[in-house]
Amino acid sequence: VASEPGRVRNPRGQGSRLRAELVAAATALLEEGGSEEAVTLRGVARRAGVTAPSVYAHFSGPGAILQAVVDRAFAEFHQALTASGSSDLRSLCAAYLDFARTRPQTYRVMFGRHRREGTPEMTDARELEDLAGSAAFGLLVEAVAQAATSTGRDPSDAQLRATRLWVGLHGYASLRESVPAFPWPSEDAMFDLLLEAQTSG
Amino acid sequence: VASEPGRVRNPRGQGSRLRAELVAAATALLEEGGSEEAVTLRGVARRAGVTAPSVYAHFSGPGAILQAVVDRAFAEFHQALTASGSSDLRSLCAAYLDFARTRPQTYRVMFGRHRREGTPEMTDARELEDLAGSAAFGLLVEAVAQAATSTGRDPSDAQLRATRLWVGLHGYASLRESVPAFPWPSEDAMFDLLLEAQTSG
DNA sequence: TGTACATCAGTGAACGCGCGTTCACTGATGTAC
DNA sequence: TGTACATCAGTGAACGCGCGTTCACTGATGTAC
Repeated sequence: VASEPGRVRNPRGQGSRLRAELVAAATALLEEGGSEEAVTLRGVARRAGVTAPSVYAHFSGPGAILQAVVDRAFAEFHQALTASGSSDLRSLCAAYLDFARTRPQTYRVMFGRHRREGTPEMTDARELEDLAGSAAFGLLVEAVAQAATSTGRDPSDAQLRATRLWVGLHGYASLRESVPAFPWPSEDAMFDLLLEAQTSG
Repeated sequence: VASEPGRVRNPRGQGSRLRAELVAAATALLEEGGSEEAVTLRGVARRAGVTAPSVYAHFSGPGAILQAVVDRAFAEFHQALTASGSSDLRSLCAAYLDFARTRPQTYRVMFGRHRREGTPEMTDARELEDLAGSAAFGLLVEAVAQAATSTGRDPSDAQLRATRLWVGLHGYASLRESVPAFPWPSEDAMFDLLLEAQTSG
């Protein structure tokens, strides 16, 4: 297992660059491997062009690598939703489904794993993750409330309506990925369905 | 690895009983292990009180075991939905969420895995599975259509409305399991939300 | 300006483990004569 | 009614593999004097 041709040792103070490379390698393995089982410590090291023990300088084990992948993904997710122009509910939904469609395995791991009670050392990372998830949901609530007020309706139940919208988006995104044979409506048609529910009642 | 105390060798013509025992063992491991990774060929054999090579008399490998678990689960799922009295939309939804709540890992595997293009030998099993999934969805469409006609609305878009209901139910079921820290509405409140969307527009 | 030293970013070999899979086999039970 | 034989439901030992983890190490680079 010689080091990859391309890789050169990081300079003196920049050892932590490897951390980012490992996260990138793990993310690639996750999407290509089709499952989180593809993200093994040895596999990630191999992909990054480094030997297995090097990983321990940055992560306590395979679980911590996947956690870092999820953390970064949540940050990017939030960024993608923000960049979509969060005032427009429809484009916010489009950004949501876009992320889920282009990075299906990452999305699956973000929202499809049960978050177990972490070890003490993981607590910060999980709180960050929860924060990121909450922040993304907050954007949804905000957009729903704004859509309500701009059409002269009561925005006080925005959280509940945003929850309904979220479960619809998530259900569509994940089932479309898992059951592709089903006659799914297009994203646009799905928006019509879900937002029709929002603007009525 | 001595054979489990309880287990006795099946009588002459009844060798295929082991198949059912293996599926039951795999189902138990899936729910207890918290993930499909817990369903290993050796683990299933161990749980069933049998040595590993015995499994090959009934399954071609670990994938085939999990497939059998899913097949049986879909049959039971359809049965549970039927038994709920499929005419009432609300109790149908309750049966759906009941299954997802009491057997979360099984539910996750049923609807959370991408169905890859199977090997030729798996085709029949997958078609059965798809059939079972479609049959369950058919119950939903039927109940939605019936609810529409009984309230004097147009039942022609029942399939689309049933799809919206399905993604909502699935999103709620799977996110509630994955993100338990979220302030989820109760199942009843969720029904109100989802069915309010159904009866309007 | 030169040199000893500490530090840093990794390497390489080794380990034990559980896994999937194979192979030859065993021992009870039914069947043919 | 007894006995040889075929069949069936498994067993037990062995294999190679990739994994996670450990340990002592190496070699380049900056720093102290």
